[in-house]
Amino acid sequence: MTDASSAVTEALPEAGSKRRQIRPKAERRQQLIDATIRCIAQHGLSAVTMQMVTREAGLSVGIANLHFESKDNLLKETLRFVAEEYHGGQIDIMEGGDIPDLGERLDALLDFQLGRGVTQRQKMSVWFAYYGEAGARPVYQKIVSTVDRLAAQKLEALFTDIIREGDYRGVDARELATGYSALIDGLHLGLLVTPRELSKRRARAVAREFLRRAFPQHIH
Amino acid sequence: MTDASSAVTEALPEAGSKRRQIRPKAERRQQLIDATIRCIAQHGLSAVTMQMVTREAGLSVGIANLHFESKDNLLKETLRFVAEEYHGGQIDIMEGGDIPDLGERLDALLDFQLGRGVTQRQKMSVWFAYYGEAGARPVYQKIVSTVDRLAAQKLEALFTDIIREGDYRGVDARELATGYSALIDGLHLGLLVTPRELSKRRARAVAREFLRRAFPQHIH
DNA sequence: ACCCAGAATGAATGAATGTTCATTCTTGAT
DNA sequence: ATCAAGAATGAACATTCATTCATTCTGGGT
Repeated sequence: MTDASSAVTEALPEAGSKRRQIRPKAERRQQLIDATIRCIAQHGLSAVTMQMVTREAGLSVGIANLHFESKDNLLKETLRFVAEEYHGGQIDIMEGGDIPDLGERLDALLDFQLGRGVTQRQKMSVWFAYYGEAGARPVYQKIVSTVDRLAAQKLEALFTDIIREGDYRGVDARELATGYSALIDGLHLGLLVTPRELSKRRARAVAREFLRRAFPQHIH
Repeated sequence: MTDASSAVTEALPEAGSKRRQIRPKAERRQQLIDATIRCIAQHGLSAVTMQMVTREAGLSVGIANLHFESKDNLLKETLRFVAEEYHGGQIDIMEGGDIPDLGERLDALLDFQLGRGVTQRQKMSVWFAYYGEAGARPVYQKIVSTVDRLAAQKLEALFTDIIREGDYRGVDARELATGYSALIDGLHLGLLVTPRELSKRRARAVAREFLRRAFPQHIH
């Protein structure tokens, strides 16, 4: 999934280059997915049209059906991309050979979950737009479930290690992991829907407090 | 289209009443809002059409624009109804002259938030369908914010009372209220999107554990 | 220099949807 | 019994959107 290409920065959004460009399939797909994300964030999932997406991508309408077979499929693949990006980032941190100290690893996780990258309105909007439809669309449920389950397992494993290391009593790793995940989701929701009431700073403080209450020796 | 409308008028408890009924405006409005809720839950917000809603309500297409001026307005009023129903229920419990004991009041609140009434897929689906669009629609943000703020204040007040009664140290009522609200939202999300991974029973256990950690004397 | 596989285009198409409004029907008052 | 107010209907209309496909164009291979 890691296409480290796209080093070509020749095409500026500036006008002038009306010339038709031919690029590999993978690159066009990513270009369209990125445009879809921006459109969902700005107009809402239910208002997104193919014309809107392709125009945002600077391409013609026909190309969407060339690389994705349908609008439904484009939306599905966009969800898959966002889900894998988010959960993949989490999992990388939790497996974290980079960070041997468990407390610091927790901190890094929190930074990722409530830091710049994720809490940008764009990504949050997309995330919850799909959640909103998930109740009626089993396909979305399945995509999210798949990546979600793996992340939940990693989180539980990390909590188990921390509990062992700190010799914490009366704490169930699994239950705590469920609670922490739900808390993070809820904070994202708050940041999205009532940004006036909940600042990013306060969201982090709340999550941090949750962890400190459970693992006082590891979070200070 | 379906031309079999002559004999069978299903869907309504009153069988065989093909006869046109005239009812007061308020009643028709509620009827349409209820139908909208069912449609959103079953098909997703982005798939809801006026024909779908009016058919679900057992009425004609024209009536929606008679009582609500547009589809947009119907959806807006539906959100307002669901939001007020949910937050209103919470607030009633939290103000709770009915329940003098603060611990029991907490229990009642948790029962309401994760009990039958709210966690039914129907209501949850509607709730998050709007959340998903809220990022792009300030109108939705405003409706939710308004009721949300009041509920948050009541929750903070309840927590403040509990903290005073239990003489708990190092606990900030406001921060804890934010955390608890976010946790409940996140659990709702989990119940909706990954029902396989999160049972209703476990969701309640997780929320209860959160409260117990904060107010050990009040929750047992 | 030439060629052609296939990438890219966008006008055309048909289906679906929100909204309108002329007409029909119900009900309560007279 | 009669009537008017206004609730209810649904065919018609205009618009929008996803999808198609005949055509154009590009760039790497020869």
